[in-house]
Amino acid sequence: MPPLTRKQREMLDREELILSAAQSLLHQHGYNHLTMDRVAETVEYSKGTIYNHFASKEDLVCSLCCRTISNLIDIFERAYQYPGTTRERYCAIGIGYSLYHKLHPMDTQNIQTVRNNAVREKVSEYRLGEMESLELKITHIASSIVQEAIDCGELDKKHQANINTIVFGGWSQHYGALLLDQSDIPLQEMGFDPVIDMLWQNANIFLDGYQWLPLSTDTDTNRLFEKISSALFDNEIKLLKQAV
Amino acid sequence: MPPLTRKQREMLDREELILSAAQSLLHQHGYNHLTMDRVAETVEYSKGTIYNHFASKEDLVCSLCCRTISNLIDIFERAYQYPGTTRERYCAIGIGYSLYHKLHPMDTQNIQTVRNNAVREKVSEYRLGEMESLELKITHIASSIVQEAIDCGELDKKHQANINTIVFGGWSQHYGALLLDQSDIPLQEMGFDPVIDMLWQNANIFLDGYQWLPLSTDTDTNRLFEKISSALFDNEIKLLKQAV
DNA sequence: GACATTTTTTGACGCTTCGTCATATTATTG
DNA sequence: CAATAATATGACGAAGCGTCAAAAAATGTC
Repeated sequence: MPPLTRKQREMLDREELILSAAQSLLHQHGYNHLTMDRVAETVEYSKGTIYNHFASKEDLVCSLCCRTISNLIDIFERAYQYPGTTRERYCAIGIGYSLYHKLHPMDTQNIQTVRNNAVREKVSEYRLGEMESLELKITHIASSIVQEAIDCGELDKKHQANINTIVFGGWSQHYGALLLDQSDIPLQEMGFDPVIDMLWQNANIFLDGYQWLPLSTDTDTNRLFEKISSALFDNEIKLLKQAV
Repeated sequence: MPPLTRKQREMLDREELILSAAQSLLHQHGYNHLTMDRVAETVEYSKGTIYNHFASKEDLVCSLCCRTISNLIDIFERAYQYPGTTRERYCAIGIGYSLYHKLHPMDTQNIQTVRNNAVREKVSEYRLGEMESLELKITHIASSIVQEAIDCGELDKKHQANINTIVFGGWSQHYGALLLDQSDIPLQEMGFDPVIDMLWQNANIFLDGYQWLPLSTDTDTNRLFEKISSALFDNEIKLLKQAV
């Protein structure tokens, strides 16, 4: 790993500056109101310079998504390290995901936006590759825990061939729920409880269905949620409370 | 219900024409390549006339989504009528949703696109109301089956207060899975099975978790899938086979 | 059928935003 | 300090949205 030249460092710093500005604009005003001119104005560089860093508006937003996935990887890795049963560690991933979503609701939506083919075709090859490798990495953390659960007998051996199906189950469940949460559907008016609560319950029921021990019927799940979130995500919780 | 005047009929016919053209363009070239000029050219009316029907491009796409949800309501109602256990009927909803998605993969993505706030703010009030009432109607079909399951004892009474949570569980699970299926993530390369298969398994496991009888461990789920889909969605299956 | 009035259609136009590229500016080298 | 290379700039072309004054068509009246 050669040390970076001053040039390269400046380049990286500016890239960070642009990304921060874009993220801030995105959070404040949404995707449609994020314009390259506004980004340029905010960071006090010309548009051409922005385009030296990012191939298109979509490429810039995709880069923000990579950041988001990196943040989630960080969270997933913390969950992986949680000193508890495999099931608790797997649950910790979901809790982390939910809390991150509460802190940065726009990020979830952006990821889905970028996964839209129409957007994707304007993203640079390089960035798509980066995104793909991050996605691979993050699913790998989840599947590792499932594997360990099988190895230690907390999950039946017969599911060895289903590991990825189980991972996909948690993924789709959370992804769908958090996207619905972020959309403008008036869930509350329609009689639905807070999404995070429903999601937590359903995630537990789902793991019960796979007979992943210990079952939620033998657990105080409310207490478990508290325990995990305060152990791993104290910082996020604090930020959340500030925001309210 | 007064009979429609010739004018009104012409108006409705043209609206249908525009919607068909827009849907076709959308399916062929995606959201970004759908332009109002192109729609106007295709239907051989001027752009101004299109704008007499739809307040904006987003409003037009939202109208397409309402059509999609109407189609799904149709499918859900067929599932509701299925002569089987409550669990089979609830599963039938999921199967219908999956098959519809296979036939019209773009529709799933469009619904999510329209749920994006940035898009929503350009949709007419009227259309948003239409969408909301359709969404209410479709969730209602699902929750009716859950209620019947409790009433007939196939689902424990203790879940009476959780009906909407159970509905939300199925909804989010399917919504997330189908969106991931439609996105360009190379799931297969990443070692994931076909999404429809994983989804079917996970949906069953989820209901097992709620102890909704009869459990999938007492059922040949592959056969059940076949049975339901050929009984209710023969037409869709036929169309699917043609497409391949 | 001729004229007046209302309704509908049209497409040129203004505006916004993306992304480019010739030119200007700054940095580096001999 | 001049020559050259690297970088930054913002005016500009292209594309698309949505509008609106004017044109065309439909309807009503005598």
